[in-house]
Amino acid sequence: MNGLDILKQRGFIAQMTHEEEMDKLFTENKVVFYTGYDPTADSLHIGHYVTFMAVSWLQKAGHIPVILMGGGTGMVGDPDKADQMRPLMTVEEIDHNIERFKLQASRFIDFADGKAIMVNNGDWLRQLNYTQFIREYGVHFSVNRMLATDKYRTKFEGSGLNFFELNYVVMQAYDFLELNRRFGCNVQAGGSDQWSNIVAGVDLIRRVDGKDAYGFTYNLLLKGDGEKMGKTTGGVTWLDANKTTPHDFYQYFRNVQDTVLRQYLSILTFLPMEEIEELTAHEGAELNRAKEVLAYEVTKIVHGQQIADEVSSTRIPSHTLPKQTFADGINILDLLVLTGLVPSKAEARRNVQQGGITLNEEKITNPAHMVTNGDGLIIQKGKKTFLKITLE
RNA sequence: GGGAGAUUACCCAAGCGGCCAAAGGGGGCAGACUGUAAAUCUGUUGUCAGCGACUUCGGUGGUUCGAAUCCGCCAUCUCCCA
Repeated sequence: MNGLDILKQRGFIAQMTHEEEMDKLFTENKVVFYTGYDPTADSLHIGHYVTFMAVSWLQKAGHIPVILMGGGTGMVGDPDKADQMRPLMTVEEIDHNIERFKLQASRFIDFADGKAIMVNNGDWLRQLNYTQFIREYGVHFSVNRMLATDKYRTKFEGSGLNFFELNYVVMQAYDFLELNRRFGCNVQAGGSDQWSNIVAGVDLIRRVDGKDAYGFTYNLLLKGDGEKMGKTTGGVTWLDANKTTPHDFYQYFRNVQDTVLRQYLSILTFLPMEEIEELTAHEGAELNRAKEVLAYEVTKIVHGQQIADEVSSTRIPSHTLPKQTFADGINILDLLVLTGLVPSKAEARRNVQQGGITLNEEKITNPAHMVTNGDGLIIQKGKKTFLKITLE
């Protein structure tokens, strides 16, 4: 099996530009391929993680990944939101986010001995000469075709599309050309929303340099209802421990819906497919075992084995408070806010009144309740959120 | 360049001088049921010292006993004409 076959088997791949040629390419060659990351936040999230897993599989198969940081494309922003323009980030923000990304990426991908390459497209995009660029490359882009793509059409027909945004695809296509020239990179991979950008790059390389280039896209992780997962609905699951604690991270995967379990296991873990089949062969409550495995494996990859062991062995994370907090007793509402279990006292009051708060397994419904002994106290909010207080 | 319209809480979206902390939906949180699942039903969803107070309806300055609702200016966006 070549690297590409592994990705196919595990369900990573959504679309491919030239399936037969790519099969041949990955079987016979050491392929240089790339995936780009726009620095839109200061941490990577689960969506990025999927691409890193794919990169990792291909790297293990002997191919060379190029990790492209979007220091240049981030200046423009992919117009993926149909209704509004993405707020522009300052150069400082972009560069700061890139630094954070780099750190996280190096946890998944082996950059030793030239086994992977990291570049920043700001290095070439930010200093392009406008008129020269337009003369050489602008002629190869058909606006008609751009407007035929989903993302541009909805903006064009709806909320409006300006020239600035229209340039995003041009920049990304040029990136591919640049990487092809620099490193002989001839395959681009990206999220399925990147399809049109990838195809544009493949075309550009063929037109300008007359070389073959290919591309494929990754399937997006689904929530149980088939909805796209990630930033849009609910909270984002971040890879940075400061933004999503390892405990929450573990619990997130421990609680996934049955329907996505198989997809998650094959895409988010390195477990052999036979093992995954075995784990998901069960029904009903039996599946909980598979969810534990999923949560443990993913946490191990992202946060390391030691942390995975810690967070998987208890549902109760601890929270340290100074001794004097309880010296004169503390109101239950204040305590809930203090521990960060709820964002405001009003929210705390609601939780108490609705019977959602338990202290050492005793339900508290009086908002005026005073807590005098905090050491070892176990607070439960709702069914799943626990916290153990330790004093210092 | 000229004309018309929009801007509401996490998101979408009603409201068009007092009964508006602001309908409805989504999302979130909690309760019941469950398998730490899904679906369903119920409650809740600005903040603070709980029947009261305070801060919200793009920004700012007015009119009024009283404004999210009227007027002026500014910003951003959309549409139509050139």
